Amino acid sequence: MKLFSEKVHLIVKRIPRGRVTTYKEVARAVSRPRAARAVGNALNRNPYGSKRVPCHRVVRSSGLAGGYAKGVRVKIKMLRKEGIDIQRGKINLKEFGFKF
DNA sequence: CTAATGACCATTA
DNA sequence: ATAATGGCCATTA
Repeated sequence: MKLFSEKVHLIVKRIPRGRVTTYKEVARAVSRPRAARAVGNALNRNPYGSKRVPCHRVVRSSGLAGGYAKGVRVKIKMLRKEGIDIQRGKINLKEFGFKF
């Protein structure tokens, strides 16, 4: 575990099904509390694929879905399939948010 | 080395 | 409520 991106991938693997966390929370978890933007970058070019690193479970602090390499539509669809409720494009972090 | 690039964030208008 | 703004930071060209 050396590179920033590697740490990010390992951390994101811990997010359980049916829960989400934020880019900011991930940044905190890897001891780079102000690197939320860099977290997004790391996930964008993740070499593993959505199967092994569930990057669709990482959303914005505002509750908006945020981006996804394969398109936000797909991301939202996957989250809904896990039982996460999304109204007007927003997720209730109080209800579905996961803290490390 | 510098400059540009984003799956971001918080504040301000 | 939306839009612009300045800040942030790992990675890449």
